[in-house]
Amino acid sequence: MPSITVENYVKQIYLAGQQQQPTGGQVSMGRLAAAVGVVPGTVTTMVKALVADGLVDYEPRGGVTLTRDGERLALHVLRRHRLVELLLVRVLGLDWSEVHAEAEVLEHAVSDKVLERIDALLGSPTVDPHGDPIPSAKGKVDGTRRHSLAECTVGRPLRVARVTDQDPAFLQFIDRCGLVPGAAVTVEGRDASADAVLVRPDGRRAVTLGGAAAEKVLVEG
Amino acid sequence: MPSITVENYVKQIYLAGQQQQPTGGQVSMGRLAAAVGVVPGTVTTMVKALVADGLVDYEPRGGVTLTRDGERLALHVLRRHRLVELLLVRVLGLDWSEVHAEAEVLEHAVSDKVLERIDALLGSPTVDPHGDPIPSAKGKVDGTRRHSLAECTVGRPLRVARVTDQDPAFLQFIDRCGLVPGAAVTVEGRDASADAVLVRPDGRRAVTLGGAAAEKVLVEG
DNA sequence: AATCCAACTTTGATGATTCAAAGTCTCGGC
DNA sequence: GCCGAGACTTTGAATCATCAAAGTTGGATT
Repeated sequence: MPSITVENYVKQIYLAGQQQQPTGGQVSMGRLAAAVGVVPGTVTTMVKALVADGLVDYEPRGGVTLTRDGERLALHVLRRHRLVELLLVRVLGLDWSEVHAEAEVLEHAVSDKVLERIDALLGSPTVDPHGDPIPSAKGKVDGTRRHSLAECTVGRPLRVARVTDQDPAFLQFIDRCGLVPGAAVTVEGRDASADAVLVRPDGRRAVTLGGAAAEKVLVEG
Repeated sequence: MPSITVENYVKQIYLAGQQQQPTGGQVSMGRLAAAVGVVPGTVTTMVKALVADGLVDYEPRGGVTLTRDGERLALHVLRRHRLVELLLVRVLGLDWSEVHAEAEVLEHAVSDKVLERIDALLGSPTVDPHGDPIPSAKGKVDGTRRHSLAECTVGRPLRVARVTDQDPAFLQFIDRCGLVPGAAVTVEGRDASADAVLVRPDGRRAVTLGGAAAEKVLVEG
C-alpha cells in the first residue's frame, strides 16, 4: 500500500498538473516542493522513490509527470477527499469552509469499502461542496474547462459552478456574498484598469471582486 | 500531537490493563508487545519515549501503567474508535463484524470537531455496536463489571450487553446465533466437565458454547 | 563568450519506529 | 545457595521521510 506521504505527493502532482496547462503536464520540482510543503531537496529524494514505484516519470532538472498508475492513485485519493468533504457537509453538518482540512487527513484513512458506502449514501454525487468534480470509482473525472468571473460574458445570467480555493476565510467571504456553487449570478461589469469585476448574485447586493478573487470563482451556463 | 504509534501503544496499555484486573493495572512488556504487534525489544524502546512524554510510568522488568495524561489520551482514542464504529454501522450500514478494523485506522484521523458532530448525530450514545462503553468527551467511562454467559445465573432471563472479541468470524457466528447486544437470552444449563454452556436466545434455537466463547459474551439483568 | 542566478541535486545528518540477535536479570525448583 | 528458563533489555542496523547546507547546471544577461 502506498504511504500517506506517497499519496500526498501523487495528489499534489496531479493537482499542480491541472492548474498549469502550459507545460505538458510536467510539474517542476520547486512547485511540487511548495505544494507538498517540504524543501526542494526532499522532493528530489522522494521523486526517485516514486519513479522506483512506477508512479511518476522524472526528467532531472525538468520535472515530473504521473504515469498511468500514478494518475490512477491520484484520482483515487481525490475521490476519497471529495466524497469525504461532501459527507462532512451533508451528513455531519460541517461548514464547507472547514471540510478541506478535515478531508486532508481522512482521505488517507478511508477504505474502499467505506468509500463506496459513502458514495452510495450520498447518491453517487459528481461534485464536492466546492464544485470540484469527484472522480468515479473507475478513475474518470469530469474535465470540463469553465470560465471564471474574470473572463466570462458580461450581462448574461450564469451559475456558480466551482470555487477553486480552499482557504476557509476566502470561502466564508464567498459564502457571505452568496457566490456559493449553484448560486445564480450576473457579471454586471468589468474594469480592466482597476482589476475589478462587479458581480451580482441573484437577489443580493452586488459585490466588487479583484481579479485574483474573480478568477477563483468558476461559472457555467 | 501524539503520533499514531503513540496513540496505539497508549490504547493497548489501557485495554490490557482493563482485561487483567489482577496486577495493579501494570501491563507487562510482553503483553504489550503482543497487543501492539511488535517484538518485545521495540516495546522497551517505545515505552521509554512514552515515559519521556509523560504518558506512562515504567518499572523495568515490571511493566507499565498509564499516567493521568496517558489515560486521558487512551480514553480519547477509544472514544473516537467507538463512535466511528457506531457511525459506520448506523449511518453507512456496514456490518458490526467488520467495523473494528475500519475504526482502527479512522480513530487516528478524526478531529475533535468531527468527533463531536458524530456524537451529536448519533445522539450521544453510551455503547458501540459491540456493547463496549464509549468514554464521554470528558474522559468518563462506564466501568460496570458484567458477568459472562460462563458465570451468570442459570435459568434467569438476561440480556446480552457486550461481546468482547473483535474477530469478524466470531462476531458473525454470534450474529447467526442471535446473541447480539440487546438480545434476550437464558442460560439453560452448564456442564463444567464438558466446558460447555447451553444458551437460548429468546425465540431462537438453543446453542451450546464452549467456555472460551461463553466468556466473551457479557450479560446484564 | 564570460558570467550570474535561480532552480535543482547532492551530501550528511536527524528522528521515529522497527527488527534480529545477543546479553542480563529474576524467580521457582532443587 | 545454585541453576535454568523465560521474560526482559540492550545493541546494532535498517527504513522512511525529512532538513540544512553545499555543490551543480543551464539558460538568460550582458
